Amino acid sequence: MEVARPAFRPDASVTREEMEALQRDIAASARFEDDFDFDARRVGRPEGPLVAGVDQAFLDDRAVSVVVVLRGEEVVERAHSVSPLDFPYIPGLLSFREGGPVLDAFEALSTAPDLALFDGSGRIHFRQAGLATHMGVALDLPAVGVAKSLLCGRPVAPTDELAAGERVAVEANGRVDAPDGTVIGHAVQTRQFEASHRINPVYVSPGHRMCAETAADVVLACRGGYKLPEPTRLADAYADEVKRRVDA
DNA sequence: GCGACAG
DNA sequence: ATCTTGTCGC
Repeated sequence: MEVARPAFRPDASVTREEMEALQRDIAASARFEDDFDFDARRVGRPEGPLVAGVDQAFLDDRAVSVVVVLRGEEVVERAHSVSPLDFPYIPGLLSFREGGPVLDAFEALSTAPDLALFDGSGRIHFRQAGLATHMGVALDLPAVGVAKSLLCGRPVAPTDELAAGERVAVEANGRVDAPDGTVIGHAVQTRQFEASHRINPVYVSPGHRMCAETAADVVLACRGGYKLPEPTRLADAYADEVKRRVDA
């Protein structure tokens, strides 16, 4: 598929101030409300929408970015890109390191997914423009961020002791460029009890064309028995596979 | 100055 | 993210 808004393709050669300014523009272009044609209640079902999972693996100074497209449990297509990394990991600027390779992988995809799940944050971000937001807006695709740890914001209640399927809202705090109390995502318990020890929740936030509640619903609908929802879990495994293939 | 910090 | 075997516990 193609990049709908090339002007938003991450450019790692600009100054940090320009990167942050672009993120504010992206956040202003992002829609954190449901805006799609498919039936969200059918995500994960055999005849449901096409869901893409995105993840990266790293090899020396190169990034391996992959996209795995699923319809229910079935893998419809997989695509990847391998590219040199020119920018370091800086909390808050992740999309300027991984965004280019991600878009390259999407451009190698012949299928047009209905929505995509990214490994990282969406609206749970200092300027409400995490990787999922940046990619969602650039591709003009409904996007969801699925992070394994919390970048910013504050859960409104304790997030330990959640039962599988439960969620706790994450609100904006002083570190987020949004009014305090704005719900920017949720801590979502996709699975609980890995042989008697607790499993941490994943932090789900809308990236584009979706509200926080629906984003959490979608992640729960994509559960496959592991902590990570199937799209990103399979993307993670595929990225490792491609990485080892490229390494040799 | 101090603390916080996706992958 | 990545470097990495065996090992503790259910």
